[in-house]
Amino acid sequence: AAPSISALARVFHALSDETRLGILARLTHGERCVCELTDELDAAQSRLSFHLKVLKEAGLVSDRREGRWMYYTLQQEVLAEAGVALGEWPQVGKKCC
Amino acid sequence: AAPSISALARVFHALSDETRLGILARLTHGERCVCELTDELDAAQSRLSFHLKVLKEAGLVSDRREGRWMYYTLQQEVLAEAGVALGEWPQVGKKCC
DNA sequence: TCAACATATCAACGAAAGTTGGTGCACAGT
DNA sequence: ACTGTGCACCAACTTTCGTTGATATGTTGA
Repeated sequence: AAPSISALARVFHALSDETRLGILARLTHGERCVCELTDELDAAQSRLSFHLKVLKEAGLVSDRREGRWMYYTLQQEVLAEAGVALGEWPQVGKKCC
Repeated sequence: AAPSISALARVFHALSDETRLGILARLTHGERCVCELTDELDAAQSRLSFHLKVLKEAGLVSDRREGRWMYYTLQQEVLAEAGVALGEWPQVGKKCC
């Protein structure tokens, strides 16, 4: 299903911050817990927690609890879907107005 | 040339607003002047001027003066480039960290 | 049960983004 | 020249975003 305009806006907003793009780049190597990300990105825990929430609400990552750790995983399909929407933008535009 | 992380963040920020997505959708039908967009989107002129500036600075539109009108044109390649970056995100991630 | 740890969440703040109404500039038609 | 129009830009304001430090929740291991 093609994403709605407002869903697209939410995804792009999630992608509009360098910290979040950094997180998504790390997640291409596979699942990461928050503590690994704080190390790799040298960022405060509450700060990452905030950004991970934004990414999660946009559907770009999913999380999984394992013991005391929360593991975050990239949702590639959502990322790809947004990419396709850009590639097919002329059709998107014609459809919606 | 593949866009940098910060250039991507800037493009995605430009794409993160529904008003701007609306503008870009209209521009798929071809060049538009500001006054046509104010009609079609029912938005104040200064508001559109603001958003068009954001889009222009991100490289997503170009403008052209003709008499008293400013015509804005969609820059599809920039849009498509951002889309490709999302499709190839795994590579982007591996490259940058 | 207690201490240590991983994480989420909250409150407070500053910074950035978006909106609105107004002003000014450039061009067109008279 | 004068007037009207299309637009950019500015100032003031409101809203949203991102950061930080503190506190709360849940989990593990002693």
